[in-house]
Amino acid sequence: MMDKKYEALKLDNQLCFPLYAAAREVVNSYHPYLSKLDITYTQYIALMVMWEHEMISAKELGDKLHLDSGTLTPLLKSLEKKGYVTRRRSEEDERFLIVELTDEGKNLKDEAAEIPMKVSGCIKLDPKDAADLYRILYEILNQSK
Amino acid sequence: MMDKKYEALKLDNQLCFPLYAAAREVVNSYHPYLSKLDITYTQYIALMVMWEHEMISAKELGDKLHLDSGTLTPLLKSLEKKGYVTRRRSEEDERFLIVELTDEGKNLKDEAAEIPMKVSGCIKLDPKDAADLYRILYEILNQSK
DNA sequence: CTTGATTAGATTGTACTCAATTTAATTGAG
DNA sequence: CTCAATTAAATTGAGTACAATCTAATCAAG
Repeated sequence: MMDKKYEALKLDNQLCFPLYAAAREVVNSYHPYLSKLDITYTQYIALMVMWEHEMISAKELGDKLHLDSGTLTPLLKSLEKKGYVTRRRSEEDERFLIVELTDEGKNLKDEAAEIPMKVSGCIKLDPKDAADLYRILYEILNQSK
Repeated sequence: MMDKKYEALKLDNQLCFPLYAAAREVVNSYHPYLSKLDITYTQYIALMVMWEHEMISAKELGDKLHLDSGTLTPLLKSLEKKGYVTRRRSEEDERFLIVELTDEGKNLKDEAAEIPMKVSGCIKLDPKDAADLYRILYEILNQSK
């Protein structure tokens, strides 16, 4: 009865699966708060970067979010349509798309300010576990680039 | 200069963002191996459940994978088209869809057996960190159900 | 037995994710 | 200078995800 060969193929023995499932659960826990602002989670993290920068190239935004133009192009067009950002080409190098927050986009920051607290109220983690999780996740992220 | 209010809105201070980004990176690291078998990651974890069960209802499969019928219906049709599973209604309760592995689906298990090892070779984690990560992720998953 | 509630799955619509390709701008080796 | 290589975005296509709605089967209270 030698099936050691298949042990690693069991869902419960995988590290990737709980990572994948937990990420979806946690992202989903933002939904009630984000839908009030009529934005999705991906739009929210893009705005989060913008609230720190106000002006950024699509390239740099993609680097920070680990997303490519296939995801960002429609997402930024959507944020533009909602009136939160403007899109224009850089004058120095026309390959670059410059994304800039509008006043409306800046104002959204206030409405979003309470979201992290509200969400962290949904997911109760021991502070030590939260710190470990943070560190390990960034270890993974730093390896794959 | 009181902007403590916005501290939690910084990408670097979020726990959700690295979780979301790392999950995508790790899922993606399966791609080279899965594309050889012509399956996606979601199809792979569905098959992983099937390799442990051979016959299961779509409902139970969805519970295990944390996926609903909107995702599973097209996915199972696709696996059926590839010849790895069959789909039929339960005779006892026709609301249930019974998914069953075909011989071809069972054979795929052998080809997939090396994947976990190959992928874990890509992501080097301290064993203690891997164990902690596993435990913390399941803590999150168990909270949100 | 009957009908209202519940349940499983399918469907629809929106949005994301990523591989692969295309287009246009810039760079750099010779 | 010039043209081949590189780079940033956009586009295309396949496959998720998930909310919301719909259909059909089963259950359960009266």
